[in-house]
Amino acid sequence: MFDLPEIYRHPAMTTQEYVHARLRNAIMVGAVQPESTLTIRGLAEYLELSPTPVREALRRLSSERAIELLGNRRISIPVMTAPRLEEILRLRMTLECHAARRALPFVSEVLIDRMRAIDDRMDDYIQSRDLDALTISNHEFHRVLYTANPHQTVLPVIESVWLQLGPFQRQMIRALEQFYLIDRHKEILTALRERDAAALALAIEADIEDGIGRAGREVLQAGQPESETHPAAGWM
Amino acid sequence: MFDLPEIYRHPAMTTQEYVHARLRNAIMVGAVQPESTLTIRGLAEYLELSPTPVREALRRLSSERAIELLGNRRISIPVMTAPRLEEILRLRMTLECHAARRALPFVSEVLIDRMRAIDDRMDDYIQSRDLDALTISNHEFHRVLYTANPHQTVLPVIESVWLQLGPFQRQMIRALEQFYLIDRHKEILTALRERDAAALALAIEADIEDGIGRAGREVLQAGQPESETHPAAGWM
DNA sequence: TTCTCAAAAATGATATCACATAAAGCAGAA
DNA sequence: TTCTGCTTTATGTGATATCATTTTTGAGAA
Repeated sequence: MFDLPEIYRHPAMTTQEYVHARLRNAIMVGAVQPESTLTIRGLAEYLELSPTPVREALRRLSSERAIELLGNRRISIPVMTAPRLEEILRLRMTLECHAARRALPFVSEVLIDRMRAIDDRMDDYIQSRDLDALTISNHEFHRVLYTANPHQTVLPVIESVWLQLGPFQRQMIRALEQFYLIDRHKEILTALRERDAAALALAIEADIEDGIGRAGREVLQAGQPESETHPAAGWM
Repeated sequence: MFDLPEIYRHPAMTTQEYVHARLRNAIMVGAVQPESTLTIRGLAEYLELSPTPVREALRRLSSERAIELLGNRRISIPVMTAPRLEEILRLRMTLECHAARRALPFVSEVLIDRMRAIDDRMDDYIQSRDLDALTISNHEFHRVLYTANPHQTVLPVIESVWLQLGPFQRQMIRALEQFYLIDRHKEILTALRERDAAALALAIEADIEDGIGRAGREVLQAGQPESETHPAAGWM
């Protein structure tokens, strides 16, 4: 019924925090598919907890727009349509370019080294076909950059966008293996070393476009038969 | 102890939704100040409810970054510092310009008329000194524009930013009365009529800068004695 | 077989309770 | 007076119980 990847539970974590973190991680890596029927009590039983902390975690996730709590006792992952994907991608580009630009003055050589280390680790995960770890490392790569700015407030928003793209992650990562794209992360690192804001923005946009963008559109085209008859009417 | 403006409770609203909406509105218009000590049980007693729906509403608000649930049984409105205000303002500009640009192709004459009507109403509220209604109408003015795009996904993010600027609203509105600024909304409407994306972005940035930006910085300078000795070290 | 509808089961929302722990109050010492 | 440490109070968390609704199921009719 469910298959939520386990996570480490810090002793100081409340139950509600644990449920939230575990569900969030599961959605982020694409382990929860839109088809799966979620219920508060079902999740509580699966996790061997009472419904209370589960409901609170679900509410938080709906505020982060990772899930939707429909009024009629249905909990769902928002359905993705072509125009919605387009909007989310554009928003992600705007947000991450903004975050990168605001972080640039705080970027140090040490930080660039950390990012390169994460990027190297990603190559290992590609070799070992560890798709979830690859997703997490990819996020980590971006997060390290954006949090260089100590006053930064945009990261939670960006993570909310990542959550909304969660259901695409696994397909995206799989598509990445096929194409074996030019490594946009290397371009990001180069732009950082040269403190080139314009190049940085271009590299980030390309990274998003080549990753989620291309793969996401292919998934949508392949998986939605009705979009073949009315390709542009997904939102009606 | 509390003074949360009352709101209309739709019969279909759950208690948790009602609490969330009422608190959210109160924070948005600046009725909840950072000094106020909030507790789950205190709020529940004030609203004559059980703690459960109150806790859920507070959790959602913390996910929207309207409040912070500190581990040590303290709930607070995040303290504003000069660099944090700067970051939030820049983020708001980026987000609202993005939203406006994405909405522009969907803007119709009818929509512009609706926006102008809202702007006219704001002038009335300035006359009648109804500051909260002025804030709400100001948000409404922007919201109508951004939701012109039917696929729009950015509005919840923008509202989260508005929430974070909530504690400044009342001072800001008061400052607006003093300066009686050039009406940036008129510039926005002109840019919309001419379908001029660049002018629209400039008008929105100016609107934010002249409104929250100027007033917010003044409030911070006036109200924070320690920032006089170390003007740029607010975040350390 | 398929449809209809009533009974049964499941579910979400909320209140209440018990428990652990943090905050507040307060008495006595310095 | 001010600080220290203990007691009391208040608070957050999570489990459980109850109630109103929704969903599901299945028997009988078409």
